[in-house]
Amino acid sequence: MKETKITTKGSDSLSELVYQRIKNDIFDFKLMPGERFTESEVAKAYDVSRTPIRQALYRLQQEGYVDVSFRSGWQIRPLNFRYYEELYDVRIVLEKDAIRKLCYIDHQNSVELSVLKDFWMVEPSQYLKDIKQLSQQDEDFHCALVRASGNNEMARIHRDLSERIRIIRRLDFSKDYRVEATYQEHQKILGFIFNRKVDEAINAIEAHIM
Amino acid sequence: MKETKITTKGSDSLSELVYQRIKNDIFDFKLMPGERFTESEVAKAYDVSRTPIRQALYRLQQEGYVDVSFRSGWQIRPLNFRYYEELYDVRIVLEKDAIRKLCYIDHQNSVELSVLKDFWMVEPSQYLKDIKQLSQQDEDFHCALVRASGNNEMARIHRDLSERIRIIRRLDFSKDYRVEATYQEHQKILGFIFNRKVDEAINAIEAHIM
DNA sequence: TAATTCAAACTTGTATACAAGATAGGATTC
DNA sequence: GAATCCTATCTTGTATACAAGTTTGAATTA
Repeated sequence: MKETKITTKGSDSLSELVYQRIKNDIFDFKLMPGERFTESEVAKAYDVSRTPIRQALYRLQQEGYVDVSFRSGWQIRPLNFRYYEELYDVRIVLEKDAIRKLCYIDHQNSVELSVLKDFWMVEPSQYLKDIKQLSQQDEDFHCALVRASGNNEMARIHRDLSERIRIIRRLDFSKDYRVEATYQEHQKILGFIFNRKVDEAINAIEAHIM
Repeated sequence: MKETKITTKGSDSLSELVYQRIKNDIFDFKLMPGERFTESEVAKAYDVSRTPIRQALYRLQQEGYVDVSFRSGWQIRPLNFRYYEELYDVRIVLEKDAIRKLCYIDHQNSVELSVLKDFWMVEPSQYLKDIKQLSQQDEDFHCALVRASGNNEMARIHRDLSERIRIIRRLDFSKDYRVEATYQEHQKILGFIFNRKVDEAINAIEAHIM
């Protein structure tokens, strides 16, 4: 684990920066699932003391990304497909409920929804071609739907779920990611919401996620 | 904040004990919403150093029980009813989904379900009279339903939600808690599940929680 | 050769020292 | 009297020292 010095920009604390960095390294498979490491290693690599490292690691542990063994080191949590299936399942449940709500609320005053409409309901010539960017926007599409439904706590939980699942989505990133299909499905979902077709919208989101 | 010395029993770490203790003090209103305090105060009161205190506090912060201000102290998160309504809403969404699943799975091999049946489907003479105990069992009833539905992560999220909501349930604890009604409603819900009446079960749980 | 022992090196958990900024309260100024 | 300034104190953030238990690997023994 060889890294360069962290410089604390703005008001972020060292532990916050370390937290973000380790999490990104996990998503980018620079830290591989199952990999073992110690606080001292990370401290030396990031050139900070163990204190902020520990704060970041315990936060990551609580969020399910790493495990600690009593006096014998840390480990990037191994991939457990059952676990990710369960997270997916919860995510779908929340999204379906959000969409149900969206079919009943006022659409005029929703900034979230108009932003989504502006981004996704465009001509094919305007489609994002970069797969990585599109994947990020795809994740945000689903989060935005839940945010738009008005329940901030549900949105927070859903965002955490989406983030945890991200590593799996990057794993089978190889399988062809159909740009056109993504746009078309999102357009369909938004269309059903705007036209208040509850059942159709829910079916569409279910088909889209599966 | 005057407390007695913490003794570390078994394999629990000091920070774990501090965490449990502060959380209980919050539930019991020994630490009131909005109350301000410092790490040093808690450290002195619990007779441990700031290190495990900080570990516990940051965990509680992540779970939404306390807030920290940069270099200017901690605060028990003030009661925000909108926040608790949102948590309630998420909880109901999860429970309804769990019950839907329960109506389709095999009931014979579910230990969770038979435990619930044995506890709740009894004669009035066996009803728990102690309100505090009953309230605890009530919370566990709902958690057990979600556990029984088979999604461990959903069960974990639901349990966290139930715990966060607990403080509100204790607030309006004064309003008469109808022992018989609680038993009858739980019996009805279980009955619908065993007889696979999906819609009736969902209506019953919705009516029960509201 | 294989199993066992045992001590040195590691690792996390906790306590303490120090750094940097926030807060509060009295002195000062207008 | 009211506003401002300044300093002493307080508070969290970080680094380091120490405690207690785990791991490892070479020496020893059967």
